[in-house]
Amino acid sequence: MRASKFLIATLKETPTDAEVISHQLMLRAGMIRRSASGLYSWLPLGLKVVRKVEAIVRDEMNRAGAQEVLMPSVQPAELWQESGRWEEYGPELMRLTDRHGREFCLGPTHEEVITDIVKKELRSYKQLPINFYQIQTKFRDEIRPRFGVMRSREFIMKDAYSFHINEESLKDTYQVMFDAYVKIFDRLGLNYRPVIADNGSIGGSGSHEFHVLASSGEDNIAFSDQSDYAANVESAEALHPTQQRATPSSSLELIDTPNAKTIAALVEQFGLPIEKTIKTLIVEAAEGGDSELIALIVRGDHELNEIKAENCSGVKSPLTFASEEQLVKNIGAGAGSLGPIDLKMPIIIDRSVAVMSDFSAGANIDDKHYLGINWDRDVATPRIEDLRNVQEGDPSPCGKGKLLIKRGIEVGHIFQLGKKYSEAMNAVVLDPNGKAQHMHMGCYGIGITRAVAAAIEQNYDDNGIIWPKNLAPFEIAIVPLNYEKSEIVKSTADALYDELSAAGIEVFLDDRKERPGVKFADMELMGMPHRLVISDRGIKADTFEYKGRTDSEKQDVSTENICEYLVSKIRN
RNA sequence: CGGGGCAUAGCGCAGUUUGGUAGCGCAUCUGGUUUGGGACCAGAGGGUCGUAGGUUCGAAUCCUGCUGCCCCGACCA
Repeated sequence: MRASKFLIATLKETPTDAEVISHQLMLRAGMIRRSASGLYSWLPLGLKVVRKVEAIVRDEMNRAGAQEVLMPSVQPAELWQESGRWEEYGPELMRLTDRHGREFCLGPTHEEVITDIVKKELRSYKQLPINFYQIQTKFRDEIRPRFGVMRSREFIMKDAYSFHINEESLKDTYQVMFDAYVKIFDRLGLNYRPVIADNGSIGGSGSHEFHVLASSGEDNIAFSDQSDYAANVESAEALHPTQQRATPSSSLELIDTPNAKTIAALVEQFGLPIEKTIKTLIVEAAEGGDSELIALIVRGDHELNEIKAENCSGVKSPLTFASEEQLVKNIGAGAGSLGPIDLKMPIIIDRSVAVMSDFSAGANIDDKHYLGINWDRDVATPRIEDLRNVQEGDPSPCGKGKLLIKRGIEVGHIFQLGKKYSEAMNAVVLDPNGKAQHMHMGCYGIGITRAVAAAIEQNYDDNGIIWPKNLAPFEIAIVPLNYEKSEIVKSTADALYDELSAAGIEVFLDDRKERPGVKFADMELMGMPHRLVISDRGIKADTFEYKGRTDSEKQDVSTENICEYLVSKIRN
């Protein structure tokens, strides 16, 4: 491709409304432009990268035995009513009406459509297992689109759906998809982790997310430093502490703490170790219990995990914190002076709280705390559950190593759906006994456009994008200097361009009438992995100047066998 | 949906407090000089100041409604 025939839409200044680095660089490099909130157009440079990702995904899906289909992005309401999601899905489902008054939606996902197809086309267990995928535009009417293409309303997704006669077959294909995803993200050149995702109804290993590690990610991922274990912090188990509860060594003491409403203040004013304090959080109890409220206790330096708390029996879902009025009415003290002693309501303590001794807590009297509290001596040990978020340094739930916590961007998700849709939509095949059986289903998604942004989030420098090898829109940029005036530079550059192109290299020839600095800056911003400068000066000395995008130094290389030299640089 | 902010040339912004008919940098176009890291000189084009109404002799500026966008939170996964 010649620069003179390609839209180079680079921006010198960073648009003010772009917050994350990938959004800024995609705008600056001329990959995308915003059309409306959460809606983006892909310019030629950006689309080239999208196509690279698609090609890798398509190749690995085909190798894994999936068949490509293409379903409509506009879907009839009837299918969604059949599955029950027309009501369930909420305002994120963009609904529309056609000229005849019939209702439709923009597809945020395609379980309904594929299930409808499969139930009409498949009759026998002999046709299973089968796996269909598509690469297609999705629409989700996000409340707050942000971070450019990372959380947009319209986006390109690869989604696959597999169908099975039984759970074993589903698990087999799930593993095949897991392996395919590993190959895909390896080929994309991303630093990623498969992460165990919460999957209440099916449990265990029924769902994995694939996260690209980047500080701008919206999810916290906990993973072991010594094994492959990785899980969303929300769903990572905090293990029982291994140490035993120490025997009490101090006596119970009631003290005045007029200015200590928070753990931090208490620790500061009384010189207490934060691991010897506890936080008492009062939430509403589930309906039908004996008590209006219920107390949840975690260690002072720990955070309550709201999902875990909500899943405890007796706790109202969704989790609702008690108001100040409720506290005063039921306890007689406000938040900031609460604790387990003389607390007249059910109490659940976190596992790590159960092994504490000689600790401090509010006295349930305003401006007073107890020091030296011990379970069983001063108050009976309450019910014990896993209530907290795991922290960095905690032992890994897998039993090996300690947990590290990093931010992740979810770029893939695989899921064992089971029979949810096949039962709702009555998708059956005949089994070997001639009996109709609902099919088991799996679904497997990859955010194509999000993967492009994620790749930039982890590969850039001050000068712009640094594309992973397999994603770069072009493999090499030839930058001739004084191309429009110097006959020898022009003919040399053109000849090399033809030769490399003939060798199957995707080469970008910057034949613009621009000053060298402009060309260098643009090629770096756009992330060209290799750069060859052709100049009069170099030709005189029989050299070209080569620089890899991440090389610190440029180097002069002989003009002799330059094509072979570059091909080997590019291919390695 | 709650809170905050913004809207002036393609992009980034000033001008709004104190009303007088719009400006700067970059970009674009023309001519010239330059030519190894985002050049220089001279000239030119480009704006219903988001939109609708109001106040006023006069509104980018003051008032009101509306729309769009951004940030924080909630929601969603």
